Amino acid sequence: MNKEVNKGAAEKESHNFLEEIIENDLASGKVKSVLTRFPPEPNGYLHIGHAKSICINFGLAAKYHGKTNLRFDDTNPVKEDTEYVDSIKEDIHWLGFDWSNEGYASDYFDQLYEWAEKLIMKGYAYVDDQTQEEIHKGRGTVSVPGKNSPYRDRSPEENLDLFRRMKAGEFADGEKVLRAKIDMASPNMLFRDPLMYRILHTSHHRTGNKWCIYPMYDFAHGESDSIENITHSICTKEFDVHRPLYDWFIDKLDIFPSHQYEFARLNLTYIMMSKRKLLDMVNQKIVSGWDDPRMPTICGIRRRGYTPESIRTFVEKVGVAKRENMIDLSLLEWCLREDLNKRSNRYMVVQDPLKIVIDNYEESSEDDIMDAPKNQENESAGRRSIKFSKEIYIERKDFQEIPENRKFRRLKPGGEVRLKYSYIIKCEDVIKDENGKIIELHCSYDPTTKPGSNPWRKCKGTIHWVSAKYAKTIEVRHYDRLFLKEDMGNLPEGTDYKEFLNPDSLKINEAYAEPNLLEDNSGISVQFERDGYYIKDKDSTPDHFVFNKATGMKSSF
RNA sequence: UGACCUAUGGUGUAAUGGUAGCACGGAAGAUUCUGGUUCUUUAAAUCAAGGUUCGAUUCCUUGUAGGUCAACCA
Repeated sequence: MNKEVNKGAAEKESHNFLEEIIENDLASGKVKSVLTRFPPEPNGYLHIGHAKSICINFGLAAKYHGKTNLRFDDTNPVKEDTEYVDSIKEDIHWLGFDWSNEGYASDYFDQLYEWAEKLIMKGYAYVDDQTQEEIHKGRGTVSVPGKNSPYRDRSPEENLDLFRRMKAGEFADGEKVLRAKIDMASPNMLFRDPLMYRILHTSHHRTGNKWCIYPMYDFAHGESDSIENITHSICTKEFDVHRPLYDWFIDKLDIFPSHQYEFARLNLTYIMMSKRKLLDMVNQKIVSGWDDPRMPTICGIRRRGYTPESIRTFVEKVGVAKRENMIDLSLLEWCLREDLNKRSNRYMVVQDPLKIVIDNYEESSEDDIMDAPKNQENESAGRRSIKFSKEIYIERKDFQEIPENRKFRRLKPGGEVRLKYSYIIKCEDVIKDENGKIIELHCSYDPTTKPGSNPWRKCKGTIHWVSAKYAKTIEVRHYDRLFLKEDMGNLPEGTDYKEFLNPDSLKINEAYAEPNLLEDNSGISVQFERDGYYIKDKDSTPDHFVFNKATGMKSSF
């Protein structure tokens, strides 16, 4: 009992800073329950970086028995589309989360508009007639204070009239904007009279042509949080300079005090996670689409064979903090293997075949049938039968005429090796063509070594194989890395990302598979024994099976 | 150069004033009908300098390094 207590003390739970904040808020009574939100803009597909945000927002709320809203930040109609709304919902569900309320910033346009008028009347907002360029120049720089707009001191009545006429469509795009009246000399650039509304005569994917003025992020986000009574608005660190403004609007409007907290976004070696660049890839047809298995999108890695469990584990392992990070891709791959090890069925596939003729094996219409588990670590996965025959294929690299070192334990001239789930064979002869290339091996087999026979004879090497007679041909697609050829993370601004793409990111080859593989309906990645994890691609047809490589084994040889 | 954020093994992340822990990656070994899995062992870290303190990864000051912000994007 004492030991139990000690054990419990030793395994003290480690908290990230967000958990600490929430626990304090709950303990102090600042909030009664937790309500978070995931606020994507429907202008692209979700990627692995968003997965972190999703797991944090939904996971944190769930941990403290709270709820999470899904809210689409759809305040810019020129970029947004319903196609993205649907894909985002699908991806969140696939990751294993569900929201308690589905909302849209556009649902709140009326309320937002009303609040804008309120700020105008209180003297906190004004209509500016300056051009985009004038506004930009007037803002100053990080070291030079900005200058007040000549329109800054219009009366609330005049501003209200102008703003109503903006709404009524009396002005063209860019002719006028509504700005918050704060401080053009503020050291925080966001406080130099930020824009609240701009004129956009563009149809919106949900509100259609009802509006021709649309709120900016800063005026929509905190207010939307407040409307929904979000208690913890958790976002990435780029927004930390926005927080004072987030608070300013809430304060001036005197509405529900949502609070924003920031964490560092996910960076992964070899992976590019800029939505804009990913969109370029799709538009320029450098990839087949958002779900191309090389893409770091949720749908891309799903098609690649990643499981939602592995991604959730990954986010958990990565942790939450505010410092910049660059996670090694090997951690993601470890999370995948960890999950797949337990649940993937195993099949033998030979990708670079070397033919073997078993000289002393009698060819007959009734070949030997070998019994094998689908997954040695999980008997409930069931079993499979594998037919043996006189001619088989093995992996070319599983034979070495002159072993490279003493540790080599696969096939060599005169040596023995066990065929997985089958007989021990001995290499008797090596046949080469006129160039010296090995074209086939002649072997003998030991009939007493059939699995199940007694006694069991051990053999230090075991290799996989397929029967030449029964094997099926499949297409195998290898993606060495998800995307970049170098450890670039997010590429610097202005670089041509195409130069950095891994030219070998996609290799296709034919392979021989045991027939059972084609009948596997587990729907999750399958292990090609000794090689890695693969999943059947949607491009497969009844007579042409395509497999994508999810990830390799821990080490290959 | 202004404001804000950050700094712990190779990479992440704990320790909030009291033994620097965990994971991935690395190395070594055991088990194994997958050179996988599993198990064991192991090397490796507090940005720097001051200060407060009996005691500092933790608090303060200064510096250094990195990140974010000057879109009618979010």
